[in-house]
Amino acid sequence: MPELPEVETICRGLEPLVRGRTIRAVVVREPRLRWPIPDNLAEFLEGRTIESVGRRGKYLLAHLSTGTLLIHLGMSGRLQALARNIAPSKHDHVDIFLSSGLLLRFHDPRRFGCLLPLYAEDPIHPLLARLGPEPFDLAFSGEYLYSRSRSRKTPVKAFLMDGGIVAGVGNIYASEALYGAGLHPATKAGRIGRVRYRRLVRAVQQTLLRAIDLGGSTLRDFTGARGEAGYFQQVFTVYGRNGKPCYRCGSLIQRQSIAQRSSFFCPTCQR
DNA sequence: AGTGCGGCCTGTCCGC
DNA sequence: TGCGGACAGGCCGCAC
Repeated sequence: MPELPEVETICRGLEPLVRGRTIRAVVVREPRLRWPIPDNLAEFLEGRTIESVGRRGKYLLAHLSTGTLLIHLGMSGRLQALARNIAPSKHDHVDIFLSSGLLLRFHDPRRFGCLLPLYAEDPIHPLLARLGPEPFDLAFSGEYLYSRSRSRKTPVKAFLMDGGIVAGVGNIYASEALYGAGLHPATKAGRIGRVRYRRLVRAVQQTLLRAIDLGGSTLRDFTGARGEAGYFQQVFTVYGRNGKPCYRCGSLIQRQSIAQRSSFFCPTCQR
């Protein structure tokens, strides 16, 4: 599933392809996404120029002069950049045709993704308004996590995955970062001190940065043969490694459901 | 206010 | 071989 590093990679790959291009036409074949695509999406986009592409958490943001197109890939969403208009296949829900001839195609079998118009004159969209700081923002600090977590009984993994605390840390990277910080995912957030939160912030940033670097090399050619972006294979240290030895100590990685999410951790290295 | 859980969706994998 | 069921996941919104 596209996690923050994938979205960042897509953002970087997309930017040079679409910056300064005008949207010529939009075709919506299936509006029933996580949030339905409003009827006026085409009207909102057509004739507008894409000024830049950004990211907020896992939200991809295409900035126009009159507003912003917000895209979330959910868990099965992909964006294709096609040089020519080939026949759409199953789950190809939206086509965006650019003045350059490029076609951006949104594909999402599970339809957990979304495409929403954000009008410049509207107040900040609720989906973005509630988001906490970016993982690479200075505001995301050990002190910040410490102060936000006081009296919180929720497991630190759920705390870390709360978009209102920090934006864009999903199930996979929460497991990975907690391993990096030597923190047991079930530890109550309110019982973790400043030192360990400082360590966690570093681990989150390190884990994400490494994945972004890796993604940059894996997906360097956004418009390659298949012109597809959305996933890249990433080597994980604990995620999905249930029953396999910890790379650090050899103990067997355990899988446990924490806050209704499968979590992977090393019982020896994480306390 | 904080916490837990249901709902949205389909592809894949498992056991029978 | 076919079929049902569990599972995966982000994120909202509801109920306690």
